[in-house]
Amino acid sequence: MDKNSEESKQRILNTAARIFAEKGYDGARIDEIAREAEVNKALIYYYYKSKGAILSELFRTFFKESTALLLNFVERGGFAEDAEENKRLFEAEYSHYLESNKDLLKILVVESLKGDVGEVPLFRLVDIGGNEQNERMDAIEENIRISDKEQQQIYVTEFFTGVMPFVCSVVFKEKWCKHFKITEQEFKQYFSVAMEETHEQYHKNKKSEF
Amino acid sequence: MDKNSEESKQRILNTAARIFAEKGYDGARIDEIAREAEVNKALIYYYYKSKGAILSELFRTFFKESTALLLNFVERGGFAEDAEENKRLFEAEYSHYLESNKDLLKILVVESLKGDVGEVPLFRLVDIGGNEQNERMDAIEENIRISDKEQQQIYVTEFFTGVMPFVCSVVFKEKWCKHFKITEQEFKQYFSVAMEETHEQYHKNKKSEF
Amino acid sequence: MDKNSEESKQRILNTAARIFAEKGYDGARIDEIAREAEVNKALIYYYYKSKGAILSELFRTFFKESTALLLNFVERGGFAEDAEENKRLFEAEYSHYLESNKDLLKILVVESLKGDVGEVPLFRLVDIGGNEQNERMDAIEENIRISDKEQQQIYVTEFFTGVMPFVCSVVFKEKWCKHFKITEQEFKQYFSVAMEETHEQYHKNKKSEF
Amino acid sequence: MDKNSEESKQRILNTAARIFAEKGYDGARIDEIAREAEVNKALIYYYYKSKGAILSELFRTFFKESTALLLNFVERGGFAEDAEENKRLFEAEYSHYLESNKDLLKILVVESLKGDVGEVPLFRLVDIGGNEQNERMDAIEENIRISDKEQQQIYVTEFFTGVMPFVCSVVFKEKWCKHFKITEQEFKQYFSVAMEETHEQYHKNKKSEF
DNA sequence: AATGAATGAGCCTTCATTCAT
DNA sequence: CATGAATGAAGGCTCATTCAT
Repeated sequence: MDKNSEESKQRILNTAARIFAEKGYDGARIDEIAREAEVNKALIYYYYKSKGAILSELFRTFFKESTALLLNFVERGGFAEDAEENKRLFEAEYSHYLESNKDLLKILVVESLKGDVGEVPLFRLVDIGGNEQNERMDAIEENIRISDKEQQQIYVTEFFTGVMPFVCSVVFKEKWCKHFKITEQEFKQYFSVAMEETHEQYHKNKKSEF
Repeated sequence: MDKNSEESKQRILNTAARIFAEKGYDGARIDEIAREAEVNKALIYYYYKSKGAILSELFRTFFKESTALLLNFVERGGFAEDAEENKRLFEAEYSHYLESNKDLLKILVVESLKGDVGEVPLFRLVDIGGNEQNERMDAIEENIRISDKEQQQIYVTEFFTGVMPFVCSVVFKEKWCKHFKITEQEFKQYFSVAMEETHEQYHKNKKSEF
Repeated sequence: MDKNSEESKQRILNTAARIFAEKGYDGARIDEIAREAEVNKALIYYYYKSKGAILSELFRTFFKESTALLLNFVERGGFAEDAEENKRLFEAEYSHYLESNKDLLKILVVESLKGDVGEVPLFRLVDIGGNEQNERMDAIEENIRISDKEQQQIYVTEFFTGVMPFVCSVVFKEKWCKHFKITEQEFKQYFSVAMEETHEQYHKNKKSEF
Repeated sequence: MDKNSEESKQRILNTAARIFAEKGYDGARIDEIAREAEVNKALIYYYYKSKGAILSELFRTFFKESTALLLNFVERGGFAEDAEENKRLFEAEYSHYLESNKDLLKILVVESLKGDVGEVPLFRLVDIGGNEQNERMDAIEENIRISDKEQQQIYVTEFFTGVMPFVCSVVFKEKWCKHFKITEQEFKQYFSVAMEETHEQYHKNKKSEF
């Protein structure tokens, strides 16, 4: 596979992500992806078995990269009590990663809402890597020594008041700024304050319990 | 229009909402809606000009009812300082309304993420009724005597840490419970705590500022 | 059948004729006919068995009236050598009839061009009444004492250089005037001259042969 | 585009022309065109945007070819006084072209009668090429040094007693022969005589005026 | 005589996918 | 690798016609 072809393949993926995000998986057309990626339609089928396979590939890459980020964090001693700096770094890294993959995030949200998906991909954001058979993940599991009920509560709180607000901020940022006529910079500021006054507060309170 | 026909029309709408929610607007098939609503496919087009018109009708009804709830609240003196009881009532009412319309909510979220929608329907949940030319809305406007910046901040905070978490809880509840193997009752409890410790906290702090 | 219903029936026919003429039989929609005739669609089927039956009824009436005009002419001694005045009168009458039924003429032309019509209704304009089993028509036959070849030639000449130009003038008049920006009055004048210098000339020459 | 595909495209066009002529544009079915052209139905849409686009393409080609014939004639010195031979040649050529495109002619007539066509395609037969921005057409314009009224009269006479009789002869020939039980050869003869005694006579008289 | 509701058949068009080169 | 051509299977929508009252 020469360099040119590898580039075609990537262009297909990128374009597909963009169009899936814009129109939804069902609303997207292979024709349009081909046209915008400037490749022949049949070439898409040369690389990918089907429309669904493109989506799978996008998801696979996304979760592979997400997990890699997380594993990296863990390996650097992520969950240790005194790793504040490391945590902040990870959050910045991870936020940045998601922001630069907002197309994927949009697709993830939409597909997660559909009725027939056995598994809800979005939930992996809260127990990321949980499905991966990976010995390194054991390190994470080790750190969870709390009751099931407590864990469930944490998951709910993190997902619905931490992860989802952030996800929403990413996927709606553009539309919000246009609708309310503010800059993305301003939005970032407002959203930061919003999180500070709600979700972050929760973390602070929790820590002070100890 | 006799009672029977009115019922057909409603059955079409309900079925459409369910299937749009399950498969997404683009993934939904008119044939399936007809089959499940137990009406002839052509009858759907007798009542609604197109697939899109069904969606519009669903949206229109949803926002009409939402607005009605809000107006009702306002008329009962909603925003007065001492109307705590009234506020709680409204929140219960509104929550209940949204929960019993979770199909619509799902559709709303998905359609709001699409690229070409001029207006993002989901945003109406934060300034609901804002578009209505209604003298009764003046009562609401009266109560807004704060700077634009403050208002923007409130909107962002309310939407991303209040409205969206709740919306997500509604549209993901079923999947979440299935995935994490908990009952809806338990979920309700967890989510309630989550909001209490984050968004509600913010409201309390804000009030104590005065 | 009361007066009101009779009027509905007629309004259906008139509207159908207009719309068939505008859009062609296949392009016409029963819905549109009903709407424009201001009757319920089902009422059309109360009066007429099918869409085709409306067309048939229009044709039947048209040919009945055309034939009546001709018979009237014959009875007044139409084909006699010295009945110049009578002939002129008939021509005026007949022209006027066709002109006030230009919708029917249009339909006739279009339907005559279709592939599957066994009989070409337009041809009846040249041997009008020929299909009618009517003893009064014998009078006409009596007057034809010329060879088959001569008769064929006359038919061709009359149809293609007399009837069809006139028919075309009727069905295209409006469009022609609009396209070439002249009044209907002017058009009438031009067409009259055109016929005078071509087809009429042929009649004059023919007569002078004797 | 390989030879095979070019042939498919042409077969679609030819078949469409035939079926449009037989059943009318509205009566024609894409399924039937596909079946008779022996191509997959979707292939039709691969080449032509819509049913209407096929019609447009047919018209475009027809007028392009017609105009080419005329331009050719003009370039050979068509309108010169002494170009009798050239004129006869052109007439033969043009007649032959129309006769071998009688399907198109039928469609032209039928579509010209419809109500909503802004422009009447049939009228282009009388001022063919008039719409083309072509310097070669100036040669034609040069020859028109007569009053507007005279021009209008000529147009009417030519169209209604020259063009339309000929067009009708082409589109009705088959039906006429079948109906009156004569051969096409005989018909040609009769029609030739008919034109000779009417329209041609007018041309002769006109010339002798000078 | 009149009508709102309902329907089966079919039409134009689209789309994911494959073929042949 | 790459591509123009081709295709089967729908999908949205329409339409003449009928039903029930």
